Amino acid sequence: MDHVDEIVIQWNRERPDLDIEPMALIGRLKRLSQHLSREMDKTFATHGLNPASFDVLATLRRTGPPFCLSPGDLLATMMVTSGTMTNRIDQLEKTGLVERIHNPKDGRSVIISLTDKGFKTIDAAVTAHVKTQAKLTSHLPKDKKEALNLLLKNFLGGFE
Amino acid sequence: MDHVDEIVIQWNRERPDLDIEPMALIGRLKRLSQHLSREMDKTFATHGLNPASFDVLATLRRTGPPFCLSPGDLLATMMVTSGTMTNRIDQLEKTGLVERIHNPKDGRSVIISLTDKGFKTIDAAVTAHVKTQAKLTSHLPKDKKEALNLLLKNFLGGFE
DNA sequence: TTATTATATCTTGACGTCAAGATATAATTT
DNA sequence: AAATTATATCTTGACGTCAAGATATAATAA
Repeated sequence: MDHVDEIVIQWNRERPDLDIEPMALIGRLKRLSQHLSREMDKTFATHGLNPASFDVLATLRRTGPPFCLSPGDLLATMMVTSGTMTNRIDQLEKTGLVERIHNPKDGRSVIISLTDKGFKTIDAAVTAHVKTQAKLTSHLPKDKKEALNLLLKNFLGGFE
Repeated sequence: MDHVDEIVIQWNRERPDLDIEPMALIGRLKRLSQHLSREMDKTFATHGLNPASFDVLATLRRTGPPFCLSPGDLLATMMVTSGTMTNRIDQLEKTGLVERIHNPKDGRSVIISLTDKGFKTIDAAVTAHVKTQAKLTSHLPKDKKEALNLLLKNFLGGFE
């Protein structure tokens, strides 16, 4: 009997005409996502980052050498708008974690490159982040984690 | 081979020391939540609402007659701060969907009450919302929906 | 009674995001 | 070559949220 069960009971009483099964599923998904994000954000903060900056740095880092991507490339992997991306890069450039390198072959485009400082920061942050995520999923036994992961992948497939 | 699989491959190459299984699970959860929210937001918008205002109205509506709750009560069911709640109520009051009723017995507290207009609005919106949610989960066969819901409930239990 | 602590709500200022459109350059068409 | 269309990034203004603290009232303690 969790928070969502309570909501289901209320809707069934007030609007018995509605099938709120999907609402329970989606509600739990969203609420869980919020809980997880809040915990993970704390880890980012201890490394001077927020979820936005972590995302950008991590994307550059996992790409491998030479740790460069265009704003457009970064956009493609994150679910944000171009304006948001510009803002994220501005902040990271201000703190010296990335730099913009102008492409001499194409005046429109730039390359975002991880600095040494950015590399060290994200490597430390991601190590801590993985630890946090392990702790957040430690309640679930291994087989349930696998089952959940598979179902989510299946579900997500319908959108991407 | 979805977006998250790609990320897993990259991290395994760049940081083989890390166990990124939890990252895959949490990443899919978050991404799925985002996709679902964006679709649902469209439904809210066609009724002149955003997710924030829908949440407040729906909470008041499903409580049943007389469709009243204090800001504190509303806070307890949503994962937001008191400042956010004040702002939400301000907007809803401005558009005439709820009204603040001052408690004569306790000068600190107020009661947020659904107006007739608010009632009609949320009843129409929630009907459409349920329809949208049904569509969003229609790809998944019934047994998978149930399995997923159970696993999420189990997972969520660790947080609430 | 007076002082203290608790409760309920609101205020302020900063931040990240978005939608829409601006700017500049490149590629294509005529 | 000139005009058009496409591409890549940035700018602007509005919005919802949060953290921290302010305000006002109520309950409790001294």
